[in-house]
Amino acid sequence: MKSPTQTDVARLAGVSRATVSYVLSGRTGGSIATAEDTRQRIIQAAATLGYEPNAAARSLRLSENHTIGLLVPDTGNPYYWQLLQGAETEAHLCGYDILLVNTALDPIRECDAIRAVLRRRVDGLLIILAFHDRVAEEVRNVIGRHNPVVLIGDAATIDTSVDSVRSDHAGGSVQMMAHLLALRHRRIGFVFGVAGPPLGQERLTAYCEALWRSGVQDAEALVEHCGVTIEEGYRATQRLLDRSPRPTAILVINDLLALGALRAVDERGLRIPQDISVAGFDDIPMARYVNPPLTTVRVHADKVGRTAMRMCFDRMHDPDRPTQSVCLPAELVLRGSTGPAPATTDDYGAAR
Amino acid sequence: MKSPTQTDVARLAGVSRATVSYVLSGRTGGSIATAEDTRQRIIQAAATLGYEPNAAARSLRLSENHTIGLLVPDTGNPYYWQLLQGAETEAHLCGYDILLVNTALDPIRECDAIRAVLRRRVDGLLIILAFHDRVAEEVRNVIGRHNPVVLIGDAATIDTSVDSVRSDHAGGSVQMMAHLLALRHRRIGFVFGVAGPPLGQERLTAYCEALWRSGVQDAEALVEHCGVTIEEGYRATQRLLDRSPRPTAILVINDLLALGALRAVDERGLRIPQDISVAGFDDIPMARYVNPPLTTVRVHADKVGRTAMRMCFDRMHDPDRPTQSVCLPAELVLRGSTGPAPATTDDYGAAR
DNA sequence: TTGAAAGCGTTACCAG
DNA sequence: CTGGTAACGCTTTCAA
Repeated sequence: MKSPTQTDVARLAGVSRATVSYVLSGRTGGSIATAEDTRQRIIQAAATLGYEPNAAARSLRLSENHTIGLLVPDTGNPYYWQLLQGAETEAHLCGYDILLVNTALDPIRECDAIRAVLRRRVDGLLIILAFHDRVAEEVRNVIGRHNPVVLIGDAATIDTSVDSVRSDHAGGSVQMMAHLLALRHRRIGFVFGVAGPPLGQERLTAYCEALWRSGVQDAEALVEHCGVTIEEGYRATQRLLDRSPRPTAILVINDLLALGALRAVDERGLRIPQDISVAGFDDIPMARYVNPPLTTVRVHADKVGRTAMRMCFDRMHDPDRPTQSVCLPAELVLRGSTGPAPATTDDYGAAR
Repeated sequence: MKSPTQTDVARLAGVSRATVSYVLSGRTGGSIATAEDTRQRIIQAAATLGYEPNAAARSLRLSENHTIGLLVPDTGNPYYWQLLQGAETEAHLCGYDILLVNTALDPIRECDAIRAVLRRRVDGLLIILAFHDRVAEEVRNVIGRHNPVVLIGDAATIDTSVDSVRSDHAGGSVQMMAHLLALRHRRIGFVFGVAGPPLGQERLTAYCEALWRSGVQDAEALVEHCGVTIEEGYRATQRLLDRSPRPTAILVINDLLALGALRAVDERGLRIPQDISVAGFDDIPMARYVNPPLTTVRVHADKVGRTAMRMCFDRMHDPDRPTQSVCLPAELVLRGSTGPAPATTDDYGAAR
């Protein structure tokens, strides 16, 4: 029932606890020397007892626990799993584990989560927020006192004196809009499904500006707000399709919701891309396999995760290095879900 | 830099450490009484210092850390995220956190992961394995010595004296095959993408048996083995489509790989379900949104996760209760990706 | 009602 | 080369 301790190992091997500690943590090669046969006896004893060191005791003594905290807003979105996988592989290389805390799109849980990782005294902290305005206070509190903190995505705006990683959503959006406009789309709907108001602003701004520039008044008219699930993306798209005149293209805040959009369009009997174009953001693994394959903006979620973890380790090793603020490039990925705007008889649809 | 301790709080409030402990852990209402003003002073002091109790010290003292370990083989598959979410919500209700360990489809990492959670002395352990034959030894070692262990899925076969949860894949497969056979399919391909040999056996067996019963010789002829990614499902399906005569239906081991199958079929210019039917397992959230919506077997992954976590807590509260072994029902979900076998001129295609 | 002290399992410093 | 011993931060029993 009770786990064996170093004392048990020491007793079985007939040595003192200190010697066990030395041998088991491999310090026997360096400054401390140990007789080979005692060494073997200790290792043997540890094995027969199935001894595993107690992480809590270790952490208490060394004030480090080889754990990096990762706050994630929504484990329902593939984007975050990709990011997690990136962070995980990088952490694993350095022998660190990840304490994943799902904040489940709830500002209260975001605050709780921060306190939870604080209590655990994680060696580093990667933060992705959905409600950074309401949690900013708590986050700022963590920064400076705590071990390395890396802000990921929109959370970077909370405190610019902290390391941060984000994707160039602005640039990606500009490319995407240029693509759609070049295909002669002008009535472009936007399914804007975010958890909190400040999120996804870069994408929204780029969308509006591109429309203005191409002479569209009232660029916000075709923005349909909704939540963050596929279902809500599906519904929002339905509302967009009910508009008259109907949009010739629909841009969706991310690929997950874009799946819902594809469905809504299909159920209306419209063909993609002949009758209407659909595009998303993120390039989740499913994007190129759906029907038709989804045009999207690739943001390299895994690389975001890897980079953030790398930065965290870099700061651990050199706390005084200048603040790093990385913006990873985003690129347009053209697939089958976008095509030329259909020729129509209304005020925009000049034949191409 | 250094986190404040209870001693710091005590000093600031002008009381002893013990009093701080009493007040902060809310024991002041019961057997221990405390003056209201000292109480307030302590709470105030803790707040101004931003004190958070050290989880390691707490864990060392109480030998419990309010953490449940969860071993997951592949964070790339939505099935496991759903399961995680279920486990997470249940754990959160009881004030427990989850230590997620991704074993990344690697038997060595599965062993490492088990030792990692052992070292952390988690209060309970939920295990999903991809290589239970190669890790069985390690797992059996954990059982009995350790706090509650719940085996999920195929891992349940390792040790039947331990609580376990699994889905009725056998029953689900039988329903699925009955469905396809009723649609007059006889040349049914099976994309069998699993991490290790013993996985997915129930599904394979049900598939073969159903074919035998309906008079198909050599039921394994149309089984195409592959790995666990969408890409590999896509490739395996291509190989299946190269067969001659071509299958009239393709069953895929899970919905994720079925996405790859849909793509492969589409690229051959075949219509679903008129020319060929496709079906999967799991009913991941994307399944009803792909085009066409995917016929599948719903296994309620979230419920599996919730149930496993529930069982873990139940055993914590009553270590001597009889072993529970739950098999959750699976149900056929009919959507647009399956339809009648096309009429053909060969030996099976009788007009319907 | 509050304080002093022991102990949880480690590691690391100093003597032997 | 090995063995005591203090300290990490917390809870809890026992005295005051």
